Amino acid sequence: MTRKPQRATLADVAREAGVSMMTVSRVIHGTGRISDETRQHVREIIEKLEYRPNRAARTLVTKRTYMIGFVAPDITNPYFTEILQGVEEFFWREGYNVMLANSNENPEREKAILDQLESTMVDGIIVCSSRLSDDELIPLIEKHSAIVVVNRNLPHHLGSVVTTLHPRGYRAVLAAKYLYETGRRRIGYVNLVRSISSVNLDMFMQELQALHIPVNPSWYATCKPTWQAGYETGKVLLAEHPELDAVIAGNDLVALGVMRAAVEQGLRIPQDLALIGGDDILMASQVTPPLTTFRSDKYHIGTMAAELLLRRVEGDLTYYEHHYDDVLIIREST
Amino acid sequence: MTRKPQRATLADVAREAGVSMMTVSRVIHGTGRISDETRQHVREIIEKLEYRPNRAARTLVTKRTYMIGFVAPDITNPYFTEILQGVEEFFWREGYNVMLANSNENPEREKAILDQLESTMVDGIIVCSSRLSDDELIPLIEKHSAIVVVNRNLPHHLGSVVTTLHPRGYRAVLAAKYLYETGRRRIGYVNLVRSISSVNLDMFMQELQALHIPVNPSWYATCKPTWQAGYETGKVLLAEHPELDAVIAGNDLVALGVMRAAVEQGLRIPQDLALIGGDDILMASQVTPPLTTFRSDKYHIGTMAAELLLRRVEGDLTYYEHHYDDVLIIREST
DNA sequence: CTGTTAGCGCCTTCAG
DNA sequence: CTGAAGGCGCTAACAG
Repeated sequence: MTRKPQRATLADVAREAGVSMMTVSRVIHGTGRISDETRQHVREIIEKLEYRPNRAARTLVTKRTYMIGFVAPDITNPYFTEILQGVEEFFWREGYNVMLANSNENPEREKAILDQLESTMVDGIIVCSSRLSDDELIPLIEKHSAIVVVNRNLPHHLGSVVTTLHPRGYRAVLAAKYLYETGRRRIGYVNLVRSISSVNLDMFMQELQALHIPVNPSWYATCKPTWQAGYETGKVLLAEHPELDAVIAGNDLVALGVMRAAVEQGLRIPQDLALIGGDDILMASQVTPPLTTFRSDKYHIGTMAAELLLRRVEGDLTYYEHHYDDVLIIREST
Repeated sequence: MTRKPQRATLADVAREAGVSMMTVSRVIHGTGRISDETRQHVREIIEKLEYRPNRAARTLVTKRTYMIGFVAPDITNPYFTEILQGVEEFFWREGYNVMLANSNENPEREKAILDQLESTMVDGIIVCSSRLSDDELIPLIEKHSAIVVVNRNLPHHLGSVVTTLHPRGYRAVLAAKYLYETGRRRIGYVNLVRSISSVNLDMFMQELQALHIPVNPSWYATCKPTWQAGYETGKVLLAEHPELDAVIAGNDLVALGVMRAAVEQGLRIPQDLALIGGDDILMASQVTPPLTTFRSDKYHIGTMAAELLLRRVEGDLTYYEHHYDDVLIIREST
């Protein structure tokens, strides 16, 4: 039982076919001029020997791995999963594979990942919603030539970006405005820990004040972008501030956690408490009441990021940016 | 602007440190006896030159890629995502990376993936809920030495497996039994297209009959394991069979799709229609009414699969099987 | 249209 | 304790 069935090599095929290795290499890549009959013959031998090119050997000489790194903070969050689906699909068609690295919402882990993702193992990297500060992120990625970041800005020479069309804090302020217009006066906010979706609370308050929307620092909390964190944060926030008549959350998972906490405290939604999320995951539309949130085309964000990355991988180091729209989807939670 | 900053090689480090390449290689791997001062000196040079070993070169000689392939039918399904999280976490700790391949519920795509996942690019493969028949799957994987399949059986010499503790069809029959005991008499079933969770309907009916539970072939449908498919299938099934007072679905996403269809048709759950799902994704507990379903520890399924795979990767080709339990979680949809 | 030569960067083996 | 030689499997750059 030989379980490591010595794969045939180029040399084996060449010998068996009575041609040189180059000829075989050429028929495999479809490059150069080869007579139809040699090509045909070589193909048969390849088939017969079940020859498959050795990736490592090829990589060693071409310096291309045909592997892309995808780093995201939480692959169980449907938001990232949908982006990943777009990325994987795009690159699969282009003959690249996707390597996954999950930072688990842990900045140290994210650093370790970026540090270890040597340029000899991937041709390019997509970094989603990095939790790192510029000072931390930049040194880690400037070694890599092909980088695309999603939901974050970057000095132009370092890589391309895919971000929302709107300025930072847009969603939070728009949500607050909408809530105010529908009669809410004490609007809480559950911010996300460091990410593009995390909002500068000072700015947020300033903007609300400009709109004459009541503001109160103790109505605002921060948590990790998970359901559990939203639930726990919601419990505390709502218990300490029963006066709140609305809560905006940084993403849907958190909003849904808050919703659960609210229901457990006997609050009726939307009568007692209005709720707005942030990324329109499937679950948002299926809970009762359905969650008002912002929608963006996550799959498309993934394919856009992939497309921009491919350009860099292929040597076009121009800075590009793609922007997606966030549109408010009004459902029954408000 | 040199964006491909010629990485230092072993030879560079050796030259700079005034030692041989072997010495450098040894300090990197911590093998062989090296004097403390040479080791120290070499380390400094490595640091200074920011030397990182070239993966491809190493792979070429050691035949180890430190890359694992994970193939699943749908990475947007939380069920697979949680398994993947376990796999990724486990292998990250072991110094391996995980390459993702999404077959998109498409058997042809799955075949192509397995065929192209040459043994030269991954050290091992985890195949989740394959949609392929044995005749299709076996030839594709027997070339690979390290395989673990999840939710499926396999001839013992081909790889290890992680499956449920219970016989095929267990969940469906148990669900039906429970529904019958709680007074339901016309129980529909939405089966999943080919997978271990897909049930042999003849057997299913036989078992129900043995339990004196009413049976009717037209109460049973089959669909892809997605929310959308469940929704559409549910619409048709419920419209054509208004007599149904319960529906069991192959997984939660489908059950939730059926739930939506039922609600749209004005059915009250559970009064008019009881509903049971299959894998306890987060959404199941958050909808109204919460879904009765089966729970298994998905993250743990992932780490178990990873552990079994690692054994094979490291040369232990013994057949192992790990089993997980599915326990019925009764919530308010029944 | 096809072949030859020369490595890619590293590790294994065998000498010192 | 350290080094020199050879080769992993492939392709780029020239020759013919």
